[in-house]
Amino acid sequence: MQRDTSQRRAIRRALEAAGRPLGALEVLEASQADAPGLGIATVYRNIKALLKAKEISEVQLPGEPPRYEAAGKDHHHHFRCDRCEKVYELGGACLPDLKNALPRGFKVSSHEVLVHGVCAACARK
Amino acid sequence: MQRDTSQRRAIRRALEAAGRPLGALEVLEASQADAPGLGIATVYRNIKALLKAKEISEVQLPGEPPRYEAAGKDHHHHFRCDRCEKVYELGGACLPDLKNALPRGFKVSSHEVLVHGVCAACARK
DNA sequence: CTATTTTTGATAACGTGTTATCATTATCAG
DNA sequence: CTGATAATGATAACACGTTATCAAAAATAG
Repeated sequence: MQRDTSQRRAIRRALEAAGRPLGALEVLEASQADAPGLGIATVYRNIKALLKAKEISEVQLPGEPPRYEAAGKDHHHHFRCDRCEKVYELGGACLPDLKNALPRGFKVSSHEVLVHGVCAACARK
Repeated sequence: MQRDTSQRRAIRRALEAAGRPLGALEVLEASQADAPGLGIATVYRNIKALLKAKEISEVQLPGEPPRYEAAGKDHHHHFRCDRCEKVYELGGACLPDLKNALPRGFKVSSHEVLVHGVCAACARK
């Protein structure tokens, strides 16, 4: 990642502007506004480069290909809309009494929460 | 699923005995004790049949192929050991104030929690 | 501006997990 | 017990997301 290309700028910008994790195809689509003709290979290449540079981070959800979001956010969880399948960011609200729920001898290093439901945009319809 | 084969019995038994979600290969391995010569195709076939019959249910974790567990358990979450990569069942301890964390207009239908860490067996070593 | 070298886009190839195929074996109704 | 047929095991084929290949285009140093 040594040259500053319009494609990479578009991809970076799309991920920052989204405010929610995007999958590779969502990145492609969102970036094509700024970078016409952008190809999927370039998206994957740049996602990998931006991950290595820690500008973005990977968000894995059960049973789905990875999504990516701007790096450096505070601890948060995600909401996945059952209708449009978009994933949103959830601030605050974390786990309370994890320790009590654990079998003896188990040690926690991290956790993740995924909330399913219908987002505001879809509920409106 | 009309005939009662030793293979299907072995698979059912392995999933019940495990007490934790097993992946397809774990099912294969665990079942081969009771059903020598068992093949992976039969495992996949029977997993599908048992799912349809609602005897087992699918457990999806981020970035991993599905696991399966006996159906009909109470609401619970899972713990994945970073070392041995086994997944355990966690009883109790559920989310508190989900509603407050949601953006306006979002509706929750369900949620899932995954705890990462080291299991008792691995911590001992 | 030019030469060098990275990056790109199209697409073939890949890896992993799962499903289809098909000849053989096992179950079970009669 | 026997015939009909469902189920099995080996393995080829598939699906999907991702990576590799390579000629052409674009970025940067000088």
